[in-house]
Amino acid sequence: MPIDELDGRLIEMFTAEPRVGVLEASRRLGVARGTVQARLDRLSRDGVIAGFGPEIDPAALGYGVTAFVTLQLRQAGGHDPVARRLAQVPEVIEAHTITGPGDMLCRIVARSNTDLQRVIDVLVDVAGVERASSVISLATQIPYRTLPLVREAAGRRSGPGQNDGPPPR
Amino acid sequence: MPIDELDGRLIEMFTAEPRVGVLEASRRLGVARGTVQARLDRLSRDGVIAGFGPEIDPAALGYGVTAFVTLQLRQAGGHDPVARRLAQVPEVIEAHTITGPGDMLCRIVARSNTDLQRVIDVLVDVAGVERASSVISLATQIPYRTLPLVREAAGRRSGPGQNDGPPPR
DNA sequence: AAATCACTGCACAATCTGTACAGTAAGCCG
DNA sequence: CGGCTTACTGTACAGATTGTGCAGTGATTT
Repeated sequence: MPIDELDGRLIEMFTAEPRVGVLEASRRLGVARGTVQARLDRLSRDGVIAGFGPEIDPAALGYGVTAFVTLQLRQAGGHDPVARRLAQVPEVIEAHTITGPGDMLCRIVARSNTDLQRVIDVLVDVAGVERASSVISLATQIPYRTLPLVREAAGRRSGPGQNDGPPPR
Repeated sequence: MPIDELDGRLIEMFTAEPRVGVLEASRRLGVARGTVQARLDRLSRDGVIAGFGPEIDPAALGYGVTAFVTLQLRQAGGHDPVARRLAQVPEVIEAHTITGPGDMLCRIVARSNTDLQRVIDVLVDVAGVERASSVISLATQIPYRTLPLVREAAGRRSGPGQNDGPPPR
């Protein structure tokens, strides 16, 4: 089991209030500062916490339109050359190779629906791309999140208050 | 224009090395500390920087399988009730309503392909869900990123060194 | 010309971080 | 069972950082 309940609470706290420092976190969690530091170090070392970078909102940058594009590639050549070219396009936010009839799934953003057309055209123009079919995100019902997963992995169920008693002796 | 070149460099720096503080950042950028603080405040206030929370890697938590599931919903009832139920499922990392033949696109994770089956079954069991078709992510060719977008929005082209001269007088 | 805005440079108190060390409780192993 | 290792606590101290305020300056706006 990669993380325990204290790790979970730690991650929750830093997610909710990134500004709290190690010291404040230790106070709130009721553990020694060194413990919090050690935990944080371990979580970072193990890759559970990938980083603390700023989360950028593309919409606030003017890229309010999100779409998912499924690409079909020419068989010859493989995925990698295509991926490298896609990586050159700033509007390509993410790309996966996938199972099924499509070969790659990309998440892209654009300034407007008109601009989206331009971006898609760029993708289609990439050498190796045979066909592209895209769906536009109308609304984000569940924004990207990992907290429920963390709670799950930490051994607690999603809903708070379900398992808050002291651990059995 | 939401952000300028200094904002861009600031974001780049904090993305690359989140541990550098305001003071260190001001030194590296060659501006006053107050400037960095003011910029950061503004970027946060404008929503460009949504937060500084820890980035959690689901794979490190044991959820190594990622899939994208397109849901078709029963017409009656709308999306929201479904979204609320999906939100109860920890493995649902993200969900959008979309254009096209499908109604919702979800990103989900699972511990294994077998576990993925379980998660998908949970989704299909959600009231209002008619059908689900899923594709598995085989490899992440481009991990989620926003830096190229930031550079673009900051008025610089993606490739470094292309437009680094002083701005025209 | 007056006002506004963004940035610089400086200062100070309060706080936090990095780091180290000793003591203790708990689990593991031969 | 004794010995060892690991994790956590509590404490300490120097050095660095943050929050905050203020005055001065150049550029832009009204």
